[in-house]
Amino acid sequence: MRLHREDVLAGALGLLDQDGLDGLTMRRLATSLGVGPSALYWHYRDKQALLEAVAEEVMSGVADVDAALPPRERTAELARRLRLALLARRDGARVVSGTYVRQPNTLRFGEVAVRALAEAGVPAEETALAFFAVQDYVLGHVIEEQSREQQLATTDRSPVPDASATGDYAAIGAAIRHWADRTPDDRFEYGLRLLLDGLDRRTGA
Amino acid sequence: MRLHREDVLAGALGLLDQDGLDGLTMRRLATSLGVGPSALYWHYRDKQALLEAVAEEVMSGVADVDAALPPRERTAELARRLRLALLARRDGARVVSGTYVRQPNTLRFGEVAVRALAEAGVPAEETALAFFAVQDYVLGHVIEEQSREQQLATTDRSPVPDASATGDYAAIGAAIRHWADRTPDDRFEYGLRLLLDGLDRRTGA
DNA sequence: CTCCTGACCTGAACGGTGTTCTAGTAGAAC
DNA sequence: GTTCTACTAGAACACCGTTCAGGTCAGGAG
Repeated sequence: MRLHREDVLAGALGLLDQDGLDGLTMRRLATSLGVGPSALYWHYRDKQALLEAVAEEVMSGVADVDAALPPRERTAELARRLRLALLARRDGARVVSGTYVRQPNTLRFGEVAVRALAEAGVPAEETALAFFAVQDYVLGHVIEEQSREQQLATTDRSPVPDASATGDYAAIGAAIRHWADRTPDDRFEYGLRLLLDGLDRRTGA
Repeated sequence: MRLHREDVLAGALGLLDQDGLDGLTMRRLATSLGVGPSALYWHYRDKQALLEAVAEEVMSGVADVDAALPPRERTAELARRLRLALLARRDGARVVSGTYVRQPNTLRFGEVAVRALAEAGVPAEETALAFFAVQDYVLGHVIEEQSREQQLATTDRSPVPDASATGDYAAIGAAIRHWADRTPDDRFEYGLRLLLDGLDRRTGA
């Protein structure tokens, strides 16, 4: 029962979901595949290469957005699909943020997004700027979201500063309490809307 | 010549600048301080605790923005100061994104930013949402910016897809070429402006 | 001047990590 | 049935974070 490249990739994804990025080690992956660690290096040059493949896999299907949607809504949908894809796997955001991928899923996502922005009326010189602005926001947001998730799973303390954070920090304390009432989806949508509304101003909408 | 807590922190910052986050190991830090690795554990419970102190140090001074600035411009300035603080140290963004800090510099930054947003007319229930939207954008943006920096320093290939990326990826290829003409500051300002413009719409400006 | 107490450090060890190397084995193609 | 390629084993290297039992040394108390 020899391994193929895809088997290693599938095993890596499984181990990622189970134990997180820190638990995804070459040795444990090898063990879970019933093989020695060095066997993996025949299939992937090194761990970095494997992680890039994982990142590319995480991005699969993200670009498959309904082309019939009006361009502004299509852009929003792409951002949402990116977030969901990152959330779908443990530490998904950290994985793709760390790697620099030039592969079909990743490139196609950029292509589709840039086209949507152009159709929405963003000048050609600005489409990449707008694309990265949205992508950077999504990445940053999900990194923080997943970082909180893991913090909450590990330690007992709530990641939200306790109510006693008054005094010098009255404003942030009160603000966070409102923030804690929102769903994660709401929080994401808020920033996304800010970006899209800002974009409207540059497209004369 | 015994060590103090601050000496360890200073050494960690120096090593971070020199070798990056991956080069910042307890053993190398100990060596650079002329001490055994276990000595560090008297000053910090574990590496994570040390990294939180590093993160808090990176955030020092970020909140010191001119209070006389009108609130919208003050918000923008806070975002810029955050970016510059992260850029000031190698892998600065990854360091603070990984840690969850409840310490003066970090809390004060939140406090000052939330106050600026409230003064700008953002409803009280939304100030934290807006704050995190901006912060997540800055973090994501600088993570990517520094990740490209390091990619460029390590490998010879340019991180920008070469011009041959036409065909199926014509739009993203052309867009990236425009993007490559802008300075890093320009790129950051673009997304920041989108967010602030979007915010204007919610403050009736 | 002695003693003691706490701060601070050593040195060795444990169990883990990514990666490389040489030597091999199994499966398909001719 | 042999040969060639694809693939793996096993040991080794140089690191990593962390722990632990035991030392050293400064400074205050008596």
